[in-house]
Amino acid sequence: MEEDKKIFEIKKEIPKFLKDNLDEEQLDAVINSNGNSLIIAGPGSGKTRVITYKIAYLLSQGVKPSEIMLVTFTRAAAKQMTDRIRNVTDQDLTGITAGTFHHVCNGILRRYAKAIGYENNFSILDSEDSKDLLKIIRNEYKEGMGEDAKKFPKESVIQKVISYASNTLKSIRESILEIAPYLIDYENDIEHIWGNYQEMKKNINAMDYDDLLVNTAHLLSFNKKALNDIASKYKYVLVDEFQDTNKIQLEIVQAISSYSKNLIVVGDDSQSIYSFRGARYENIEEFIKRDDTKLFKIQTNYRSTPNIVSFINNMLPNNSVEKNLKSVRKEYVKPNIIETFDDLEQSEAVIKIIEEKIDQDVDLNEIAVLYRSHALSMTLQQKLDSQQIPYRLLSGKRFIETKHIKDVLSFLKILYNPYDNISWNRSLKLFSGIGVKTATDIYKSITSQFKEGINMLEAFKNSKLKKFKEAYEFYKKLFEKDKNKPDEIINFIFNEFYKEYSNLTFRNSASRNMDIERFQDISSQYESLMKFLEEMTLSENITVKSAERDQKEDQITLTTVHGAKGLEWKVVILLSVNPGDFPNGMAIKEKKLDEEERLFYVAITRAKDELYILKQITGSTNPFMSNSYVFVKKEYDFIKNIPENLVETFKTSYKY
DNA sequence: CTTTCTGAGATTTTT
DNA sequence: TCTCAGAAAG
Repeated sequence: MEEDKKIFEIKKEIPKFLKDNLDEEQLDAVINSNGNSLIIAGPGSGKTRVITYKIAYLLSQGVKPSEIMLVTFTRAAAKQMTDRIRNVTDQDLTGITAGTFHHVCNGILRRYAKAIGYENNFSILDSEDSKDLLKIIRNEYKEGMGEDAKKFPKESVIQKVISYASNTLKSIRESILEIAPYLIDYENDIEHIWGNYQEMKKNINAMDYDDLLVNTAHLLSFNKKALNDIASKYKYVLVDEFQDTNKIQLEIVQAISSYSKNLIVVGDDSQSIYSFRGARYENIEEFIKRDDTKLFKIQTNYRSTPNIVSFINNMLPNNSVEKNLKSVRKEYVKPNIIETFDDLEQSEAVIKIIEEKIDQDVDLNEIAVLYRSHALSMTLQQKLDSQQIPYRLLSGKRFIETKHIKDVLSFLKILYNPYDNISWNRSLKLFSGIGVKTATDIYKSITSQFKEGINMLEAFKNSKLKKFKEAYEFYKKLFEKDKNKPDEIINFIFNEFYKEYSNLTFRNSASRNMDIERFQDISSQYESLMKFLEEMTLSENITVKSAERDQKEDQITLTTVHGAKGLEWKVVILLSVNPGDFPNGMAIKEKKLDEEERLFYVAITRAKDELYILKQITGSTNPFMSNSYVFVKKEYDFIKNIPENLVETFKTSYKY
């Protein structure tokens, strides 16, 4: 009763634009969230709307855009929200800070780089760059090992340990014990490589993804002036997708909001799916437990039909904060479970569903196929190709991570940061006759001269590079180019060198060449090399991928469940819900099923009208899983836990 | 000594 | 499709 009264009282004085557009739960969250507030937003409950109107409300109360920080999970989400705020308020939002954690930290670090021992034109290493740098360091280390080198763990294993340590923000030692205990003999070696890696990044004036976060947290905790500048600037800090933040990200926003004391976080604990990247499910739990935290729940589901919502409520992951979603839509059809024989039959069943939807005039853009891992979509991709059903892929290698794009980019990166040994190595090795050894020698000789003040062209002349005529001429011309015209540089790289290399190297050179031309198009929107490179490493795939294909084209979507976060479709088809595939084999092995349950929850909550869940009676399609897990199958079968009355179950006719 | 060629083996999720 | 180690070729 008291709750109702509170809302009623508020309602009298709230601006009309809020009253007209929000339900009571949403309104309460928008108006009353301040101080430390946690808004738990169930799937499809209008979370984006709440954040949008919260900021619109703040602006209507006289808060300036520059006093607001909005941290989102993807760049696209930030853009979507600021566009909507602009529509609602008609305000000029210049000055608002809106972006991912990495964008926000990058902005801060550019200003305070010197304070933590960096130059402010530091480069940012993406995960591929980090791998390359590790490779260089490992090779150097191995050289000094003599006979022992042969027994030394493979590069990929070291890479795994280090990236695990880095992503989960654990120590190297812990990581070795956790993911590769048999490497304990090499513990010191791996730690040594890790130490070199850290040192090398500093030497070449580069930060990786983790450094952006760690260094920002460090800056804010040890540099009183920086903290004061930043924390006094922001009156409100809002964080979206809070369930997927890690420890350091929490530290950062706490520091930034430490003056204003207004930290408003929004998320859904049931949708926390990034623990492999260090996301802490506990961030939400701990936030709730604080004495001064205000808790809001918005749980009306506007997205899905009651049939799907009942199903969702039944599949709430273990350890979730109590939730009961209510649907406001009309009854439609129950979710379908389809049992097929194997992978091939599964693909045929999917094609059949899609063709049926096409007959019913469902827009292809409203259909999505989701899966646990990218490899599970391979058979279906072939089938879709042969049936000529157009699709766009959100999973798989990012455009920016493909070899040809990385190669072209490496030349630009040298121009930006001549000490970037990763890019020197990569680009030099493209020329015939130059391998690891020669590339390293050339890099060392050129940069050491460069450090002594000798200019780049002079340095070329005095190095081994001179022996390789083609490469020498090419780099010489490259260094004479105008650095702030990335598209001209790419055009030069492609036409003078890479086109030929591509045609000789790749079977599918035609499509790769087209990618590079597209890449050149994208680059023409940037007038500085720094901005262009920053955007390329910090922005998620969608920005680049959407340029890759014409979005208006009618096509279905194929993506991993991770890639489907925050999206919705009328028809959702979920592939391979078999123990070993989904839940994933590693998760079963380590008995870490909580996160898999949450992933399943994310998957099924993407559907607006129709949901199809497919499984195969042959079980896991993963060959490494085949025998050892068969006997535990039932225990880990998501489908076994589904109450029969909530779904329709079908079996396709087994033809094999 | 270094690079290039060859065939076998592997594959969670990503800012 | 991509990586890796060993063999063959500069």
